[in-house]
Amino acid sequence: MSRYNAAEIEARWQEAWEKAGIFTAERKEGKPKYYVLEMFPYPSGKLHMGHVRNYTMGDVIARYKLATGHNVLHPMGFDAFGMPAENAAMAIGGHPKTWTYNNIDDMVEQMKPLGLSLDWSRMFATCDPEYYGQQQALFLDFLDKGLVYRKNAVVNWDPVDMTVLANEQVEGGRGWRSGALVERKELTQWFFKISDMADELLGALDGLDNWPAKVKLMQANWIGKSRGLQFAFERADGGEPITVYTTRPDTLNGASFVGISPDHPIAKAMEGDAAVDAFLADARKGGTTEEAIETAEKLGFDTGIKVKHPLTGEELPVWIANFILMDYGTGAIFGCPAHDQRDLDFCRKYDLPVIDTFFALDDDTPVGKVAFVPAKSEKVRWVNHFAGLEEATGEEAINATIDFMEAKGLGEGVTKFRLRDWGLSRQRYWGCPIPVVHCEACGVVPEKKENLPVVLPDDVTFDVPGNPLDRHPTWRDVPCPSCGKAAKRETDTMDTFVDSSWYFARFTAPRAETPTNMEDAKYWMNVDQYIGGVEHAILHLLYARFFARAMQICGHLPESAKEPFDALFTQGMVTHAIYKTEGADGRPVYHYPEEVTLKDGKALLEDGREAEIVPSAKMSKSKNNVVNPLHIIEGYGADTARWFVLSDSPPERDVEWTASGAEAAHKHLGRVYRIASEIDAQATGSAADDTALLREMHKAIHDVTMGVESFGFNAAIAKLYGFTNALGKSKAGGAAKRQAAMVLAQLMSPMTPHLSEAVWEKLGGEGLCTLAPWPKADEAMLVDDEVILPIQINGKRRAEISVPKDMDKAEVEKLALAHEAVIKTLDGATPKKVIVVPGRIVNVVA
RNA sequence: GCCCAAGUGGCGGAAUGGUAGACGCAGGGGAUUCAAAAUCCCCCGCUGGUGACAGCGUGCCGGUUCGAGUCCGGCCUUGGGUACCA
Repeated sequence: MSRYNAAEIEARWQEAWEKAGIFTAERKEGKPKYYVLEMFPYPSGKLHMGHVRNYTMGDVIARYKLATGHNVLHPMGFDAFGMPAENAAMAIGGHPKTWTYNNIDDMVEQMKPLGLSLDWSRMFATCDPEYYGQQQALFLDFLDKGLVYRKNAVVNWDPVDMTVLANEQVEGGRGWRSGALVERKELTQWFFKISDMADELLGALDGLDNWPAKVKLMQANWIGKSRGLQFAFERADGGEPITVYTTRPDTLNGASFVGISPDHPIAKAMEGDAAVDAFLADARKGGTTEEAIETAEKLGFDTGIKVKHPLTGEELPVWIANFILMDYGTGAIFGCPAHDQRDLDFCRKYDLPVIDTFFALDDDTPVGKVAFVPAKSEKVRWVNHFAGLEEATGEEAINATIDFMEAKGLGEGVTKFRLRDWGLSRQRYWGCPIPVVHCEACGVVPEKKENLPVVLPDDVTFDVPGNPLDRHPTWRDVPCPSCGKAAKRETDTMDTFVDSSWYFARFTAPRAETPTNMEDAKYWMNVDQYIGGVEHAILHLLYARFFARAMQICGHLPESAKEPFDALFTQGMVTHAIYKTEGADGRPVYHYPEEVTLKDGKALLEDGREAEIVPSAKMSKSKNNVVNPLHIIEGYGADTARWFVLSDSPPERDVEWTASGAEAAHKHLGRVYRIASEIDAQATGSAADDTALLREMHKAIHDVTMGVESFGFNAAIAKLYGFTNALGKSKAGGAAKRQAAMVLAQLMSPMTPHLSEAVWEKLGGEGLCTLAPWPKADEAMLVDDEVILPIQINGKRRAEISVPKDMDKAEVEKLALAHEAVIKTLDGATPKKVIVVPGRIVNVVA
């Protein structure tokens, strides 16, 4: 008997697959196509367990679809632009390009041993000029269709390094290198007009039946459609009225001030006054993230301007407030402190009045420190309401007020979206150059398509902060494509989200001379199954949905590909325990898993000290809890790694990597190999044993198929453990055992393809197990003749009876009531009710 | 702050509103062996009881239901996102 030798088996079958070319995708009519895609990786250089889990899940689907007769497209590439390459260049020298391409080579080296069914011939990186040149062509097409424009927007500005900072580079309101307090600064930047499609992007979510509900909900909330009232406050001094937008016009009686954004034209007009300038400088401190703005201390400045309440004529003060965003609504609001916590905090701080406009039905306590904000569906009691409301829900009140104000000609009902246009300009080198030229005479001039790609220059340095393209005269200075006079290239590059917003379309024709090839796009699109981390639930997926629409408008995708991902699955992270002790200086010391011995739930170091175990932490280099997939593959083989990342946790949840779990997975695979090896084809067994084994086999086919189709990989694997146990113990004859073992190999094949090929070959299977048609379950073999029904009395389980599976309700009820335990509990009384759920349960209500 | 999830034995987790704890890990007991490795078999939520059994038990509080881990309302904790990390 030979032992399971993963290294030998895996090398051999990977070579066999490659020789047969079975994963190279070509258009084939007459076979249903299936496009499975995992979110492509950033080439950090190190493959981690999260990647292994992501690609293994995709591979299970791809291999299952292959076995069920589909023409499968399963490509891989790299999302290769971005900050880490520039950071590496700054930290260790070298060039982002060298760093990136070396990392790509390393990662491909690390991925190949996993035995993924990938079509490597389609691979590309987004930093290939062949890719980003086509992206520049898309940009020019979008520009032509009015889908891109320029406007001012704020960025994080480091006043010491004189550079723009990414949100990630702002730590606690300070620049990560200089430590200077970050300011918000306006720059002219390029924007995609995604807000034009807000309503469509929202509405189309309804059709995405195979997307997780939570992702659709997050996107819907992000787009944030709201109906409100837009109206103007007349100024007491006769100046330009202040237009505000509110989603709660019903609380207009409770207005105690009007607030404007620090970027509002009125605020800007007041610049020059020392007190105003001091306040605005204060209000512009800190980063640009919504979190920073929302959690910052609320600051206000009384402009001295008064406005008239549109209904009462009462005067209200106008304040500049740092929490009001110019991007949303009109950049001006009225504050209603009684029913908005933020407004209340503001009014308490600056001693502005608080006016209750409604109370709960059974409580008329005035608002103190906590604003009264009931759900919009809850009925409340109104105080002297201007539209005549007495008792009504918030929703009813909003609609009634909008109608009232419209009838009076005081304002209009308006629909607004939270979604802002997508700013794509980045003041960085390692990205796709924006293909336009700034000419003094002609203004902004698009580069000619025949001059694409606008290639990044190689001769750049990162010894000073800022964008090296800005200080590269020979690259920057070019003649104007329109008039030919001296002009300057745009030195901003594109957001890396642009790169990842259309790569799925490029995979359908990765070497085409245009962004896509319509015939290939028509054949392969849509992505039938997209798989990636839930951290991309909003931005990446929304941008990709926008891009598919924009590409369709420009003729690069068919109408049918406007929603590019038919089904989406969001998977969890791979985590690992952290082993922590305290160093002499009191700071934590993190220990690598291989330095720790686990015994009785305790983590012991080599010197005998005990380390604290922090379970399920995200794998992170700084915490020393990273498990390198290569070590696992070298030690146990790729199939063990694949089996383990799928086995323990549901795919959408985080999985904790444990050494014992990997060991167990490996043992199990060895067991399967041994059981298959020991089958004696000549052995005979009883007909009953044969049938029993084949019943188990059909149940396994059914359950595993269901598991794979519904992303219940962990459940499918549990069934495979059960089926393996049944096969190991079975006294069935050799023929039945051989049949069962071959089906086992096939069912395991999506997860452990190498082992399956080895078992398949050993048992004399024809051709490759990978290509063998997926087995079908025989319905007749799935149901047992007898079922065991639990009997509950008042909801508590008291007994059970065994009955034929199709016995009718009355018969079952009679049997249940005749049961000893039931008679004893009822003690002569008649049951109030007996509920029989066929095949499930009997509940007797005493 | 706001939006979205998750929370079940010592651990990872299973369970179309219908027997809570499948399957695996760890632990305990046994078989095999000169011994070990490997392998195989049995036990394994908590409390009480020799035992049959009884009571309790799915983050916390409340509700709907014949019946709730599952549905509804309110909290707590952890994780993801928060528009320039990818």
